[in-house]
Amino acid sequence: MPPFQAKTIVRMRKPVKRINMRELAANLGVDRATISRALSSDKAHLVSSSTRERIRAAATLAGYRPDLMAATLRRGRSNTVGIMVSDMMNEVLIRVVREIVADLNRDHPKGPGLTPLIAETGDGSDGVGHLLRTFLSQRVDAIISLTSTEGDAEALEEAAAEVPVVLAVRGITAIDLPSATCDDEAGGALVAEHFATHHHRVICQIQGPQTVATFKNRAAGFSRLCREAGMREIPQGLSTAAAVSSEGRLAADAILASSTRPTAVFAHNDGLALGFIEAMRNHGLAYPDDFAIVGFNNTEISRVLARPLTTVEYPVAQVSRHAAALVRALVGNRDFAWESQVFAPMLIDRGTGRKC
Amino acid sequence: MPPFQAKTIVRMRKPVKRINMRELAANLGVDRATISRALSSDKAHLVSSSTRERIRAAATLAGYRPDLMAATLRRGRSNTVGIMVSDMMNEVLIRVVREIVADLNRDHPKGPGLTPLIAETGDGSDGVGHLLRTFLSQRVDAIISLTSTEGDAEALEEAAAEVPVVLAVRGITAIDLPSATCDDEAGGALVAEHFATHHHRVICQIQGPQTVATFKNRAAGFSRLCREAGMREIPQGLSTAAAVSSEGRLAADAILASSTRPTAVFAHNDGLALGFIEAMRNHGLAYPDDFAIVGFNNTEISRVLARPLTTVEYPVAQVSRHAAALVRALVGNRDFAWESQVFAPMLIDRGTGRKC
DNA sequence: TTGAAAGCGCTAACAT
DNA sequence: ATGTTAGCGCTTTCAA
Repeated sequence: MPPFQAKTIVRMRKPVKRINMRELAANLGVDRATISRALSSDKAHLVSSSTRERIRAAATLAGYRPDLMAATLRRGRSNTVGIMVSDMMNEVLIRVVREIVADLNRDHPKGPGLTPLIAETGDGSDGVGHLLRTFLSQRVDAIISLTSTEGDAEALEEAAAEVPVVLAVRGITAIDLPSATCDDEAGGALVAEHFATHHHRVICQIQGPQTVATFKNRAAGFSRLCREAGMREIPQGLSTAAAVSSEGRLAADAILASSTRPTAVFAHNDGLALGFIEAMRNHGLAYPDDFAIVGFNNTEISRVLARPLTTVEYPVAQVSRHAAALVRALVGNRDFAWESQVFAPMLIDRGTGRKC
Repeated sequence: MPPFQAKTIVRMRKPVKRINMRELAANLGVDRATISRALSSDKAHLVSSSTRERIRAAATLAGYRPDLMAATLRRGRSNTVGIMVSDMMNEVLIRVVREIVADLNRDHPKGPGLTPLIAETGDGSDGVGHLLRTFLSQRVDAIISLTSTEGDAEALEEAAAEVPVVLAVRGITAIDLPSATCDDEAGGALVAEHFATHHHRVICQIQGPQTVATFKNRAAGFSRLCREAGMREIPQGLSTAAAVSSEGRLAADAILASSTRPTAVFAHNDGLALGFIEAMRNHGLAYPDDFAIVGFNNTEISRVLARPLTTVEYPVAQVSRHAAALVRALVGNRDFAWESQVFAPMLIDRGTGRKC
């Protein structure tokens, strides 16, 4: 009996050299224009179905890949969209980016898919300006900016003179740009209302930096409903430098040291809430029995805690969908009569805001 | 006294229409070639310093931004690098991406800055292949792939025939590509050694999916050192479906139910560790007194816990630097004699692996 | 030191 | 239904 024969894997090697349209056309004895039409989605019908199939098959076989740079240069359109995100570690931002990317990639009835170019704003002095310039040099057809600040207004306005610029997650007041954002004021109110429903009378909030509109709005909404519901809000002395857990811990220490203790605490995001919880534990206290606590964003941490946290779900899907829709519409027609939209967040009740 | 006069902000508006090199040249009465040279970094010395400055000033004033598509088409080089990441929610991956981006952006002695294009592999069937094709169509000069799996080998090989492809964080065995990875075997051993040093005799590990090389290696290294140090490793019955906290909880339940209990537990990442900790709490147990526990990755969660976790720091900086260096070298010279490197992780002792 | 001319790979207008 | 032609904006010879 012969030994087993080694199975030789013959791999179909694509030609190592890149082939261009001219060569492909020569191989097939047709004109470059015919190739271009046959491979396009909108002009394919101009080519007889037999040659179209022949061309497509040959293109695949030859590993032909159109040069998008050349196509962009000729068309004056790249079918790309620049997505500018301030912090790739932020769960909400990444979720929004993901959904926008998925939406843009899809071929939509009105227009082909758009290729997203994702980039993070550097910490550098002119991070936003630099990134915008890079995007424009790359000839993006539109730009989506996540969590822009008022300081970016000028740079954004400049960019908006050239291509549509859409704001997501956070809008800015200095210029009127199409945007898809969250109603943070309503979010804050939602939490206060939840506390009121569960008969809390003395409550407080751990605020994120009040220089950020998001947190300012959450604070305002919360305080407004406090007043309306006749609850007493203990002012939280310190303004946190950043919305992270260590700051939540500091805030907790202040709250625990104060003479009048609230029965419920609203943390402007889950990170702050976590810090508060950690500090409570250090004091031998547990939630929601000693303090009711509600966070914001429904991040992973809020879900994986031993006692999952009542929190507020950011309207990721709606914000993403509207941002993508705005971009599509504006890329298709720069004079599109756009409308900014503000979406409502939703309270996710996991029970930690209930007990007194 | 007259009323305060409203301060009129006259904003210098950049020309609304994009200006191109031909127009700029006409305005200045010089040839396009001179503009091109004056604005380049490597050929600027060919232009007299007076005209060079005149051109640069005029370009800035006019808001001239070169069309990179046209430049790429002509040069045959885009100075862009495609970065492919499997999961943008993964903290380690994002940190690596960030550092690579920062490195590539910098103008290096050997060559100009490279613009990174970041994209996430879709969940779709052919996510990797599709993304690679998009990158190649965008004429990237190189591709960096984070956490590729063996299943991607063919697609990567195909891409590598056209441009340099560098693997980061996770290598693959099927093809020999330049890579920058972490020595996970050593990482696992590091933890076991730590346990041995602190006189644990019976230990166990909560493994990530063993289909993933990373976790397989961590497991192997841990087990090897266990044997060498004469410790007894309790086999953990279940193989986790994913390296997330819920799986860590399941594993904990199994461990707590078993007759022989280990005194120390190694979780293959911080998420699994968190799940274990949560489950322990549910049983009224605390770490490190009831169980010593060590995680992996030094993610935010390991740091913000009330009792910060002993964990293993991933060599993010080294992996990133080497990946970027490989790309630079290979973009400069495709025949560069590259060397893959494996970097050692480091144990961060926060005390939770000590107590018996 | 600067200018003239060619051409990267593609697509769109026009012609057949 | 297909071919012909021109040109997108830039860089790079080559020539002056």
